[in-house]
Amino acid sequence: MSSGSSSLMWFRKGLRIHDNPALEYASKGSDFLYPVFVIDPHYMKPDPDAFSPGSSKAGLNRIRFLLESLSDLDSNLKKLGSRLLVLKGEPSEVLNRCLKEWDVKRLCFEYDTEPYYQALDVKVKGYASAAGIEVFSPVSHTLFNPADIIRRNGGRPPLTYQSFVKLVGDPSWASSPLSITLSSLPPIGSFGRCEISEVPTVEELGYEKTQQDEHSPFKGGESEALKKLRESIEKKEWVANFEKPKGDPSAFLTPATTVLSPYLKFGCLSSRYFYICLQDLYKNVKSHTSPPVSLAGQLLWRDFFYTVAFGTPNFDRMRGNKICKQIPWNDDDELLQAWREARTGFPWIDAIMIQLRKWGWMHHLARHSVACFLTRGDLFVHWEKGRDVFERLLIDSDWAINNGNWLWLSCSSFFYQYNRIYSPTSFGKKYDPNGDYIRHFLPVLKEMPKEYIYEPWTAPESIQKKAKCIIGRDYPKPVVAHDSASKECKRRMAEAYALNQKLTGLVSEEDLRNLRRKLEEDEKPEVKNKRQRKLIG
DNA sequence: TCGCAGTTGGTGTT
DNA sequence: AACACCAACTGCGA
Repeated sequence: MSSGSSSLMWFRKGLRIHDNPALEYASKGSDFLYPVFVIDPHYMKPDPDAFSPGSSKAGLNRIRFLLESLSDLDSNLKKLGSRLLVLKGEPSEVLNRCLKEWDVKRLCFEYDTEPYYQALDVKVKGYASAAGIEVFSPVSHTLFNPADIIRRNGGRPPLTYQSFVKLVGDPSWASSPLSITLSSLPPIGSFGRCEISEVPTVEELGYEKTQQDEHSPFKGGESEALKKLRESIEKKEWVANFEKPKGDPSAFLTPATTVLSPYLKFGCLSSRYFYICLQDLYKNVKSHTSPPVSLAGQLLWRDFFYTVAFGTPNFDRMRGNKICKQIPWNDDDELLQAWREARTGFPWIDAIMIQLRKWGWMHHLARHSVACFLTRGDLFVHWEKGRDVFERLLIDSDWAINNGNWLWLSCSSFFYQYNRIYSPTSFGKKYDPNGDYIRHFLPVLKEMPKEYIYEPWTAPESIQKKAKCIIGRDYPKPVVAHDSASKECKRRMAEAYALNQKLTGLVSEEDLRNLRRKLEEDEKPEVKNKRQRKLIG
């Protein structure tokens, strides 16, 4: 036990030194400071049954990104005369033990709106206050405090971006400078009986070196985040003229966006600091784009989804989710797996799914393409299934934003124009007529002439032979015929919307079953056959 | 009740 | 590149 007063800084997200009010408060007026990260085996230990290398919750790319972020945090803490203390176990148990053992007087951690942390934090705060420990848990992950916004909107979250923007105005902290640097931190006290370790490597967590052939080109950590931020901000014209929907989803050597999302997800980069940098830049240019399409607009989108997610019970499900249209999605594991394993037979779709697996990141519009294809566009598979795959494989997967976007793309909420379907062939062609993106991520199609690379099943046999890629043998035939599949999807969406309107959203399991049967009966036999033959040309 | 707006569709024309 | 047209949804505010 240490003499003198001790504070414990509990890192979860917010893996940074800059703009970290919890860390700043923890370091003030304390004789000892314990900076802690708890590795929860449920999140980190290898799961051999998962469909990709990684734990039961996270793909290896994100685990690696997290470990890199922790190492960087450790070295940044060391520059301030401290270090990161890594502990293992169920977080609330580990924390309770540390609080006792180190006689902690003050516990600090960034507030988190996700259901997982909401539940965990209730436990931890309960213990701390019973023991008379001061708890400081500021909101610093987002620009605004979602709870404030919801309160100011009469207890309900705003459900459109425009109404959100109108409501929030400028962030309250923007007029006073953020605390970007710390000069030093109090020393660490004695560990007592608590078992402390260094930041582990992926191998130390039990992962084989050979488990992944190509891994994400994006390296975790605050230092990398700030470097990337500076590189983006230096391109003044590019930032000022940024229009999200105009980006090129097929650009991979130089992505069309900042790729700061994974750093925002783990809090390696403060969204508030990013926002201030953008405002500074905007002040110094002749003209600049505006929300929703501007870069600052992207940060507002992030806050928008955080706010709606926080204020909507069962946000991550269809059932019991008041803002989610009830739609009789298919339960087709075969189609889901084809999508997940990049075997749909649509090169544009499959290349994106390979990039997801290898890089843990792809362009926003590429995500739109594959999400639309899986759900309302072609396969009519439940958005929750696609959400699970993204949640596991994306290095930037963020609970509120990922669920929000799946609700959006599946036309379950926020966006309702289900007639607008991304073509799994022409959408990509428009940006990359030569198919370089496909050639890179699907080398099996490397030699396919550009006339056929988006629809290789239409290539004559002689061309397939010459390209050393026989469709049906070296690369799959398409799992659906897009024309008939998308027509059928539209028909189902129309019926489902009509039912939701008729029952004013109160659609029961039974209503959905009945609709499923009706849709089955009404389906024109020729469409059905074509669809079920799973394929063609 | 009506008209309008909504970050990012597809296709065809100029 | 910019526009019209297609076919047409919802939520919101007047």
